[in-house]
Amino acid sequence: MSETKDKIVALADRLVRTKGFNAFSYKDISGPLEIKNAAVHYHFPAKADLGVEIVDQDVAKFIAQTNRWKSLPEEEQLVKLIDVFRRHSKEGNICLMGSLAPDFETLEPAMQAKVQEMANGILAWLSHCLEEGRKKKRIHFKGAAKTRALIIISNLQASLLLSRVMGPSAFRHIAEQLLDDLCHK
Amino acid sequence: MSETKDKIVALADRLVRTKGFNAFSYKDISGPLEIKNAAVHYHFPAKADLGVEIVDQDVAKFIAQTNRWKSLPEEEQLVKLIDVFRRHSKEGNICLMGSLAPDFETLEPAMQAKVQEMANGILAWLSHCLEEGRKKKRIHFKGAAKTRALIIISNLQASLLLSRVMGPSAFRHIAEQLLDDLCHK
DNA sequence: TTGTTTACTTACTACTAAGTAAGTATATTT
DNA sequence: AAATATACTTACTTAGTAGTAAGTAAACAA
Repeated sequence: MSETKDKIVALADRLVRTKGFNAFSYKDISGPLEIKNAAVHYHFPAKADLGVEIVDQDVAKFIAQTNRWKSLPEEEQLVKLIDVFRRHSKEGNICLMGSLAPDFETLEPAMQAKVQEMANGILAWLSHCLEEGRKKKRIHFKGAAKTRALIIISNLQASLLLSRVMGPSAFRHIAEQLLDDLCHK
Repeated sequence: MSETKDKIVALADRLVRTKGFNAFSYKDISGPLEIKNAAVHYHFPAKADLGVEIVDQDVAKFIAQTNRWKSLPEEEQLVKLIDVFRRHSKEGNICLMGSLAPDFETLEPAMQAKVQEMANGILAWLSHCLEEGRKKKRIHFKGAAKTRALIIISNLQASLLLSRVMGPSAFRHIAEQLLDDLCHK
């Protein structure tokens, strides 16, 4: 991928997380990168093409990260996951899911499919992590692993949203209590 | 308030929840209501005025509802709160907070303040409900009531978002497990 | 050397957005 | 009956938006 194309995706990723997919325009990209509007269209003919690329790169990054954690004990993998969200919180970013889900119905089918793919991927990984952790008595929770995974993901996602409105302490409190609930039965 | 003004706010409320505040336009209102664009501007000169009214009405509705629940046992008040979200889930709506939080930084200061007011109001009510419920040994949880309230709100909010992407079962599973966690220790 | 591809720019189109100024019909007040 | 307020419409401006057609400079390939 060319240097410019990389820069476009990186900036667009940040714009999606800070302003929302429908709220940023190609001008928000061409301006700071000091290229013309048409140059963005050269790399990504339609905005949905850019959106798909953003989600694809995010999914790829998630898979790469979780693969690196594979040999860690499950509760530490959980801490790593929360750390990813903590970093976003510090940068004032919300997560991609939290940004794209509200606008879901306004997205093109190709993007909708990508977002669903991302959601199912994260859910599958976390379910498996929780299940294994419970087997080894390292993680403790009631109910189905998939439901618990859903709850944790929704907590992390919404905590970034709430931090926007209520300040960064919202994320800290939620993250701390979440780990306490799961690890110190 | 005039009939038209009421209709505008009701439709705009639905549009915020389905498309997002920045993604709907005055045309989405004037079209279905069969009035002109300028008629909407007559009632709400700027879009932020309409946004403030939507949040105000939602806050008023929340206060009215919680007041009606006052004499109920705390765990039943909790069920009522979850039922409000369940109704939204069934109508394909997300909650106002879930819709406005991602766009928070693009909102006018007056609207930002209203959204913060709403968030703090809901948090205060739920904290108090949990605290009282714990005192009476009707609700069981670890940690500070305010943190637990934050977790529950973030769960309900995000469960509506996730339901968009993953289907309505996401909400059902989360709501069920949430109540089980709190009420059947 | 000529042709082709890459990575753009210039200069536009078509459309949509929020917002406004001025006019009008109807109801209400004085 | 005259003045005023209410609830609009007509017709418009300004400022974006995504997207495109055609041209260009530089690198690369045959």
